[in-house]
Amino acid sequence: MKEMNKGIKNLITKSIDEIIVKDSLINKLNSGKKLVVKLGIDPTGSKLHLGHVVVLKKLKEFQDLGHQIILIIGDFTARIGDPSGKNKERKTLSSKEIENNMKTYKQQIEKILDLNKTKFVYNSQWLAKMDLKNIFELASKTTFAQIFERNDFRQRIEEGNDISYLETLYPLMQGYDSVQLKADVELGGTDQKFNLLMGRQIQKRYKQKEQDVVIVKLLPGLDGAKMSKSANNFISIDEKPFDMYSKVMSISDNLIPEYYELCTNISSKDLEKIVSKLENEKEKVYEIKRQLAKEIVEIYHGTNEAELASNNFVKVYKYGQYKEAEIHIVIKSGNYKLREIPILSNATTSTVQAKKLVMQGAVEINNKKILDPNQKISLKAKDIIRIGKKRFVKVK
RNA sequence: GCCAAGGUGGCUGAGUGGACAAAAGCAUCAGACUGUAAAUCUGACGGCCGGAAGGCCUACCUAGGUUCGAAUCCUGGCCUUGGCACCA
Repeated sequence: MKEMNKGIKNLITKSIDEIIVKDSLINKLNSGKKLVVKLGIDPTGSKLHLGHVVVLKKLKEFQDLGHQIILIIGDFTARIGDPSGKNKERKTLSSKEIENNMKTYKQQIEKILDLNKTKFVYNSQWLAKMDLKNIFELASKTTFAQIFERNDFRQRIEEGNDISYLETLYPLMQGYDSVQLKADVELGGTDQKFNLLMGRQIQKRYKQKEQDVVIVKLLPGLDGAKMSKSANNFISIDEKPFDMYSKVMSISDNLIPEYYELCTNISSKDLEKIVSKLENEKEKVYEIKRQLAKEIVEIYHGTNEAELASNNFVKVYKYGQYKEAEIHIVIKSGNYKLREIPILSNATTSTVQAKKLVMQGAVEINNKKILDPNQKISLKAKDIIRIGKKRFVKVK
């Protein structure tokens, strides 16, 4: 085999779960042809978190090698919505909402991709024009059995949940997008594997060359479970430096290698070193984790901010000192009963809970724990209150 | 459409007339120990009053009813699941 370009090697190994078909992709990459690389995105306007970034960074690598990135916006499906799966509540979006969402989306991905070299395409462009005849044609390109082989469908059937007919059409539409773009490569997370492969099949049936599929690993959430908004176990990319740093520090130790691989620019060689260190020199774990946190913050906020976050982290958690940056909320100076403090600080909404928090020793004022919920205190400007481990309140 | 089963706190799930603000587990929050990790231990976990003992209010899909008393029994409604029937 030919000597492989370093960029290409990185592209096909780092953060990769699977590439289908690998050799085909390598050939394409070596052919010198400008490839059309596709990623589908939902225009629901959610904040991007580090999990999204994994695939975006992979796109960036393609971009740096001179290939054409196309982000395909699923506005058509978003406008139609889907009544099924009530627990999921997929609500329909107006085109105006979609426009706004895309604006915030672009602001976020600007941190990763070069927008001047990135194309945005709305799939309503062709999907909205399809008539029944086209839809039948598309639907004839796959079989019932294939669609229902899909894991999450099968699971939902087994669990007795309902699946709307429309949902079964989504993979087809996604595949058809690839046809329209004549995509050479499509990216996605492991959860997208089925849809990505469907794209290949549909392209083939439409007499096109099949796209290769690059499946990146899924970044686990802070607690090791699946990253999701509802579990609140993610790090969004516009997180403040200190918060970002702290969140990384709170991941389980065994997630360190994955976070290193998926969230930083580390080389595979260095990654190996870190893995072996983690295994053989347990006393270095803390150090390694702090390095990881710093590297991640650096990507989004620069070296200075990362350094600062790192220092503040020690100050706050080791020595109990506070900085402006860590203050979550400000309350007015004056006289209070201690039990009022947790409520004013948004730690809870219930007076009973607030009282209990105090009695359990969760409230510290200027580093002094006070346990009596009925004790009167007078707060002066610049007093610092800490509630639990993570909540800091300043008095103004 | 018919028949059957079922709907309980953030989730899973027990409870089938009073001892139920509702077992247990998970999740969450707080404390101890630590490295804001993991593991472990302790406590809290509907709201409100109270230092506490205790009390009050609102709650087991929904609207009524029976009863001294209902998450539990009855009736209507809504929803879910399974089976049957239907399927040009």
